Amino acid sequence: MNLRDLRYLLAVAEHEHFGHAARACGVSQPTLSVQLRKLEELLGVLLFERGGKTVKPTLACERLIGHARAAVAEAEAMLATARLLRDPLSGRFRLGIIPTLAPYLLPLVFAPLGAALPALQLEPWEDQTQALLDRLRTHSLDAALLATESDGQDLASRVLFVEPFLAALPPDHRLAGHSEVREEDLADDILVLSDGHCLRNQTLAACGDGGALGGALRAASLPTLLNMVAAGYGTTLVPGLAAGAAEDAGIALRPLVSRAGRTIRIVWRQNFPRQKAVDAVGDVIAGRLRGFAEAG
Amino acid sequence: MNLRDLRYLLAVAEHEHFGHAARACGVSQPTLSVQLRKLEELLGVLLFERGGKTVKPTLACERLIGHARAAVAEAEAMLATARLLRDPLSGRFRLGIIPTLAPYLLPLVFAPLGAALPALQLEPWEDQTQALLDRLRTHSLDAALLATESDGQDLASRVLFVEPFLAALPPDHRLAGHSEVREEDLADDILVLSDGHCLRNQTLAACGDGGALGGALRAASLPTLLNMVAAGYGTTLVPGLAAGAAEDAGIALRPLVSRAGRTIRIVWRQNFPRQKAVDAVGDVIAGRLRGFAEAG
DNA sequence: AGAGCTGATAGATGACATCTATGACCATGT
DNA sequence: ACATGGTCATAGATGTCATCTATCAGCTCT
Repeated sequence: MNLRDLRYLLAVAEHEHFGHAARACGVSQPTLSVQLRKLEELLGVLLFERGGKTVKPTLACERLIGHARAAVAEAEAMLATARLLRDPLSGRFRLGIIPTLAPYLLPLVFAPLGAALPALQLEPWEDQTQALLDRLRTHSLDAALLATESDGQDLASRVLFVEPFLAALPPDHRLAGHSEVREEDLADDILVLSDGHCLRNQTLAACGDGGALGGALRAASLPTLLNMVAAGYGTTLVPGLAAGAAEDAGIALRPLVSRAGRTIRIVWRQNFPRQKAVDAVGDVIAGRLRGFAEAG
Repeated sequence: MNLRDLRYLLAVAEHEHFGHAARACGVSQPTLSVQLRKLEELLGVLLFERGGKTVKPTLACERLIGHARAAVAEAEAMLATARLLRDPLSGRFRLGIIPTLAPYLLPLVFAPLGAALPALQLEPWEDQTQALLDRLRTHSLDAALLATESDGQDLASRVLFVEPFLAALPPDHRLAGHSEVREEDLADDILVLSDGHCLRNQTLAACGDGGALGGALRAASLPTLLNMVAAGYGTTLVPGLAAGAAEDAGIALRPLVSRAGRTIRIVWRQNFPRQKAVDAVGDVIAGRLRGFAEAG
């Protein structure tokens, strides 16, 4: 069975006249005669009672025509929906973001993204790097904002901006007097996030695992870690976008001598079909953060 | 767009594998590749993200696939319905019956029709001859039971049985003493149904329009006419099947010397496609009434 | 009886879905 | 490192089948 045949059926039922129906369908009258005859054969049911001058749908036809109408309508609804979906810059866009970035970046970029890409329905998804990569690979995400290099050639990435690290000190810390801090000097009492956060590894890599101090403490989120620092348990590195939150918590921030930082990338599947959407989202975020490294 | 393509789409979306989907559809893998590519082109939307080993529906595809599923389901529902309708002895059968016959015939034939044609859904429609013929010609009826010859070559008919007329007399009528009555003798005080009933014309034709007696009376139905006769207003002819009702009304019935009667036919459109249903209904009615003319 | 409709039929044509064979690509394992 | 086996895409040949034009057959109305 063919949608075309169903359209023919509907046309003849509507016009009750093969010639008129044929013209409405843009085909010749014999075409309709032949195709409808075949449809009747396929269904095993006479669809029209042909009289000298009249063509009338049979009772069977009236029972069937509802289905035909519904099928054609669904197909056309599909076309209409496709027309709406045609714009790659429209529709849902599921963007994964790591937890040490999301709360500080999202407030900055929500408005510009909404303005630049009004048809794009951004759906942020906050989770740790590995979980985001998994979801990316299972097509549960369209892209992700990560602070690490992408790890496979099935994924592509683009650098959006560099987020500098700042030394986070209790206000009365011995280093608080310095205008700049060397990472190595933080090693003694460095605190880090719990396992799985990329920031944990980056902090340890920069400062060295100086002490076992954090062993009995667990900070699963950056705010908690900042609270610990504020309470005097130790020091840490905070990403630049979280500077405001850190200061609000009562922490002294100092730039690093090395100007070290982390690189924020947008990552997507190599053959993701909506490359344009990725580009556009990346453009907006990079544009909003332009000059941030220098300013921060 | 084609239902076949939609089936391909559903198969690939389900299997997430062109080869497997192709086998499920009974076609080769290149066929699916080509057709889906064309569908994507038609819709203007990428439906699948093809990776090295993986085929995943895009978000757009997931939005569209519901329509595809619905369209295919409707088409299949149509086929299933057609399979049920294939039997010409099933489904609705709209049978017109004249008012002077319906109330007396239907009780006799309902049960036999239900037994012989269980799948046939008989829908009786009571109206006068001309109205029934009109409805027949506008396809509002499938067949009709009439007491007149069919009037055009677009209609066909078959005799089912002959219904004898009986003289209906008030019990104290001067003719009630006779065992048989001649129609002419009824002419003086004959009563007939109102205009439009075929029985009116048949009665007048048989007995002659002897008096103006009925001029001030109007009987739109046979029961009313019988009540008038019972009340002594005059005489009339009743069809044999109404004998019981006439006697119940307190009327004396006498056979006619001429054994005149009316011929009951089933009438249908010449090219009505469910000839078998007409035949079967006719068979059952004729069978039930077999020998009625002699017995009555 | 003929004119003018109707839908049905016949034969030619062309579009297109399908096939097989093959290519390009990727992952995996020896 | 390279071969192997899997993926989907591509190319060209083939055959089916929808469509066309031309015509027929039947009916209605003048």
